[in-house]
Amino acid sequence: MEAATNRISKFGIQNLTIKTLAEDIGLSEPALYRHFKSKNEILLNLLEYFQTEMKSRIQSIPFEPSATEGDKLRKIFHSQLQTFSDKPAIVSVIFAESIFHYDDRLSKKVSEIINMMQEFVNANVDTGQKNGTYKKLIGASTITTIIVGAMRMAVLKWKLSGHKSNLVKDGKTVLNGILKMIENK
Amino acid sequence: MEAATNRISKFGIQNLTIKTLAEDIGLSEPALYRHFKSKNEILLNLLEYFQTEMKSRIQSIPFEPSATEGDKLRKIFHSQLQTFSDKPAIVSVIFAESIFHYDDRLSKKVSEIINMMQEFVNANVDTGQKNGTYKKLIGASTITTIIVGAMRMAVLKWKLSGHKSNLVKDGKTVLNGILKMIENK
DNA sequence: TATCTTTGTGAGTGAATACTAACTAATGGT
DNA sequence: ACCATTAGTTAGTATTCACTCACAAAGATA
Repeated sequence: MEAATNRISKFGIQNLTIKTLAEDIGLSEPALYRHFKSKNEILLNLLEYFQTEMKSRIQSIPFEPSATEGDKLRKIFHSQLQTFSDKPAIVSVIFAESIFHYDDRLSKKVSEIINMMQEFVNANVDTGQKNGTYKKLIGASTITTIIVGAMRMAVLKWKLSGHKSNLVKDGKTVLNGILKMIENK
Repeated sequence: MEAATNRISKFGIQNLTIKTLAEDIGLSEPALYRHFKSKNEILLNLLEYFQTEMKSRIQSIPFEPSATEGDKLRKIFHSQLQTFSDKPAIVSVIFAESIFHYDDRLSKKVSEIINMMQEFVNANVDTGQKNGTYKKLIGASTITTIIVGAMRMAVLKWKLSGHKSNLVKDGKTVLNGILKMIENK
């Protein structure tokens, strides 16, 4: 999983082949097939590896007792963007719906990961609206779409800049913009 | 261009090969090479074809004299989402940065198209903020990122639903949500 | 009619790439 | 020490795909 991550981070997902992966690990191609029954199986494992990492990382973020829902959201996305910045492979794989379109299990897994992220945000927005820190002008699910969409857009811009722009900083600006509009103060 | 569009709409971009395309047109493979020097050349032409269509369609949308900036934005996105809904191929190609990553000219063209859309939105937000129909709480470029990102998210959800959900309706809900937050009334 | 240009074809090449067959070396339990 | 299981190797196969070669028909022009 780590070799695959590094290969993708450096040369893109198109360059992850059984051959390059085996070389990176220092094994022959058939050796990989002792452990995975197909390349898709490897990709599926990789997605699960990222999903598990993301879930446990986000769930173990410590919040101060005084933290508002907005503060929590800021912390969650800060951690998320910092991780993307460090390991661009995650983005290459998670944002690759168009590549995985041909395989049912892979595209379902990608949807699952996107949904997971959405649920974190949706729960946050819901709580915030209920305890009065967020405005109730718009439904929680719409706000969730806006937040997740805007953050993905920030990531896309970073990708298109060739990872040159500052993802953490730009993402923060966007999130703060949204929070400025929905937070009661 | 039309054959390619239909092929992609029906079977996805992975299924657009010189062979399938030649078959659809009713020509042999070498015949295609009389007109395009490579497959990437075809894809580049396709992107340009979509770009031209988008630009002229958006620029010729009629606005009532009484239309606010919000009304204009609603009309622009309505037209855009309706077009995507009718020809899913456009989305497959324009949202395929991850696939075109390997080719400089293709990925530049995709960036160009995304930038074009952003400029339409940015100009709208800018005007709206200057003439007081939009709030000035957040910078125009941040609002633009939020709007374009949220709309792309709506499109992504539609794609992941297998084009089953109602893109025009769901996109409208999201846009109205954002406008509710930024419009002065 | 003669000839040049454009547009087409059948048959094939070369490279990439996922995957396999047949065999071998290492490991660990009894 | 024996042997079953696990993990590895070399040398392939099969397929897909973009692209090319040598040649032919059709169209335009003189």
